Amino acid sequence: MAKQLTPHSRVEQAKARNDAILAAALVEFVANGFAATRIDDVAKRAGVAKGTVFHHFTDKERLFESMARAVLQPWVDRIDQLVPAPDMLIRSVIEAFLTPLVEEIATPRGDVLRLFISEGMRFPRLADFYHGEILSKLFGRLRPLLRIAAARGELCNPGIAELPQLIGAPIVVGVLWHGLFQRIEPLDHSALLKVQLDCLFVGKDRG
Amino acid sequence: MAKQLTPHSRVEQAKARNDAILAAALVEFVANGFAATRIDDVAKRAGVAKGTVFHHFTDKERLFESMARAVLQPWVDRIDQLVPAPDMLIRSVIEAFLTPLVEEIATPRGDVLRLFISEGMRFPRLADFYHGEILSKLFGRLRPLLRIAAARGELCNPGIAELPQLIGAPIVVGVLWHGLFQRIEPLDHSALLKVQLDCLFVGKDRG
Amino acid sequence: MAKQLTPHSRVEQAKARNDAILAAALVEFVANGFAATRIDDVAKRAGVAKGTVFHHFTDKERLFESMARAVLQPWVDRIDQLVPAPDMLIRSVIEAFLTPLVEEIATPRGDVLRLFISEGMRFPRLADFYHGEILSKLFGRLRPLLRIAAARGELCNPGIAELPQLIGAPIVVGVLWHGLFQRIEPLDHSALLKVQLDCLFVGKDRG
Amino acid sequence: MAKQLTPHSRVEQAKARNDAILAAALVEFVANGFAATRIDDVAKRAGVAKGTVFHHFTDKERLFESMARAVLQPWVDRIDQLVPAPDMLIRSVIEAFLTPLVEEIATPRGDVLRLFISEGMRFPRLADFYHGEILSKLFGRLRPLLRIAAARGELCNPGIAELPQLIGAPIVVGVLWHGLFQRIEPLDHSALLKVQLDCLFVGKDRG
DNA sequence: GATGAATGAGGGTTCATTCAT
DNA sequence: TATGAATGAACCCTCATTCAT
Repeated sequence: MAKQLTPHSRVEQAKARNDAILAAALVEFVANGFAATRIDDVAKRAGVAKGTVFHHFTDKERLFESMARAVLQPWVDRIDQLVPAPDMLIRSVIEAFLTPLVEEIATPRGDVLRLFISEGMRFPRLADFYHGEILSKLFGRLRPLLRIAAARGELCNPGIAELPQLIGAPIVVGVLWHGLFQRIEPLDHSALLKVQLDCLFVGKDRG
Repeated sequence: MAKQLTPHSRVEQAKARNDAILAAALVEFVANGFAATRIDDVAKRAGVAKGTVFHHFTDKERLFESMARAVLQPWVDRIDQLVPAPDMLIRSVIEAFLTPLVEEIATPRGDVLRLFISEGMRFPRLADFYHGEILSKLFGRLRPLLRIAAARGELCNPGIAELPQLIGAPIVVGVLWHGLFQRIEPLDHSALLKVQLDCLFVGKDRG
Repeated sequence: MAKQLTPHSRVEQAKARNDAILAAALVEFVANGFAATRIDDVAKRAGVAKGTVFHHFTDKERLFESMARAVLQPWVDRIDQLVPAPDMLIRSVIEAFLTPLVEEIATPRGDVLRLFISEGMRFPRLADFYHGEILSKLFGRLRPLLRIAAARGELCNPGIAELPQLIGAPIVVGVLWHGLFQRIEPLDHSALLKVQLDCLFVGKDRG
Repeated sequence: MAKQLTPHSRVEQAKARNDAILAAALVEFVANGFAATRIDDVAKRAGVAKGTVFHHFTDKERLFESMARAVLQPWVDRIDQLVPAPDMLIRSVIEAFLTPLVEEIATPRGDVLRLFISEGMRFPRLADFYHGEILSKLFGRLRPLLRIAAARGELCNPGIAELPQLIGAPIVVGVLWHGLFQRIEPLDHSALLKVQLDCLFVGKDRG
């Protein structure tokens, strides 16, 4: 009865807290890295007590991984957009997929990607998840696309079809450059993507 | 004469210890990252007392940076080999430079590179050094080479000349892939380099 | 009901621990001085873990200052007794105030005073507190008293009214002497106080 | 022969170094106190190597004590000036002795005195020396003087003759006040001395 | 479940002291 | 005797984790 008066049920409250903790963890981990992030700060930012964090997540590592999964989920969903359209150049499909990513390099999303690159080496399980849930799915979509492109003669080099890493290279390079050197020597991420795609795919005049 | 009998003078011993500490630091930092590396372990590995580490390096950060500089020096030296040869394709000059790097991806040198990528974000001074001593020199050599290549019509796209990052992309992507996913899905680093160069430079038949 | 059964609530326990730490800190700081006191020993004496000390006090300095304030508080309260009584000689009022202090020179309270004199120079904030909370209040009471005494002709020299330090001098000298030389050459603190007051105030026969 | 060319013999050099170390120690100990003073800084200030300090003084405590003795020596010598002059008031003799001390309260000499008061409690041997070499000699001179004064009727109270601490009180109080509170509430040290002497000795008109 | 006081192992850093040169 | 590199015990402080309320 009293429960009706509260806008959220207990489960809903728990879910809300869980999300708040994950969101706070994201900010703190991005800002400080795994080792330098204090659970205390995450709790404070989430507006809960320190102990509550441990009620929701076994330990610091699990919190990190849970946060990672939560953050990466939207990207997983976007991968499904990568489908060949009969009337489109494969390059255009891919470019349409990558362009928003490039624009996010300088946003918090880019920070997250940098974080995973930085910490991934020390979190095999995170790398597993990252590979299993993102890359293998992404490459599972890319490879057929690239094979079609190869068949259509859109590729400069047939080897590209088996090396989808080359498609993502401008994103990876851009993300790292931004994190390490942007303040010293800015890089035009869009140009980087465009030139790379120009090189991987044959020009329009040839197509 | 007595001095001849002792293999090392005091300063030489100090230098030797300094090197031992740097070498030990390299191993430990690569294995554990900055935060999780204990000075105690570095000291033990170097065969000195903990205090000795602080006698040689102000604090943990300085030790890390000194180690970084020491390790990167050989690479700095190698950059000078990047000179155009009148009778060689620019691609060949660049490929000759990059191929050894690719082969080092799976060696301790690669570990170091991964370490710098991981920790560089939290060590602006390290990034400064890395950019100032390595990248700006490397790009300072690459850009003229690429402009020559552009003039000779060796480039697929003239924009490459202003984006030397695309030349290094296979190394960067390879290093990261190795650190994150090699055990899950191996990547043929040589092929990655070859295909990328095939795409950036026009084929022989065209040249 | 259950709450009634437990003698201490959580906050009460925390308060009790806080007090225990302050009491332990007092003993240790008095015995060893600031620099030579180990937080570990304070914790042990207080019956808590080392971390608990830092849970209650930011750092060693704050612990010292908090202890100082806690210990000095009773003295602050006593100052209010320093009020003129119409039918009493000012000297008697002051003597009644100082005599208990003299008797405490050889007790832990005296140790604390010695400690503050020793460490005050290196703790400006402690000196500030000591001056602001104790001396300025004490002198604020003493000066009117002494002016009344001057008006009544009780003072040997009117200048005393503006130098209340002379009233406290026997205490200060006694405290220092006790700490430094008592074992070598004992000093009769009561006599010191009496003779000083005899000299500052005119004799009864004269009054 | 070559020795003739050097201006100082070996012993003289050693003496010079010894003095340099003592002088440096004085400055550092006064500035930082015993615990916070680093032998390294003393050595640097003295222009010698750290090891040299330990060649001249067994350990840090001995260095402190040696410095103390060296610094106090001039004061010991001054005590001999305290002799009764037939045609002078005892008060004048004493005042002539104390006035220069009062004027030194705000000088490095005063810092030294403060240092000894601060650290004396933790250095029984220093207190011993201070008492044996300074105070007992000083009081040995003062007491006869005061007895003469008592016999001459110069004293307000015969008890003063057995409490020479009251003579020194303005100095002690002044030194402490300066160290602890001068910046908060300045004290007129000369006035303090004058009023105290005015109170201890009978006025001129009576004498 | 939520809380936050308590824990205590851990690690960076300091510095008096030693000793080979 | 002078040097200063090396030592290592000591100690402050951090912070993930626990658990009584």
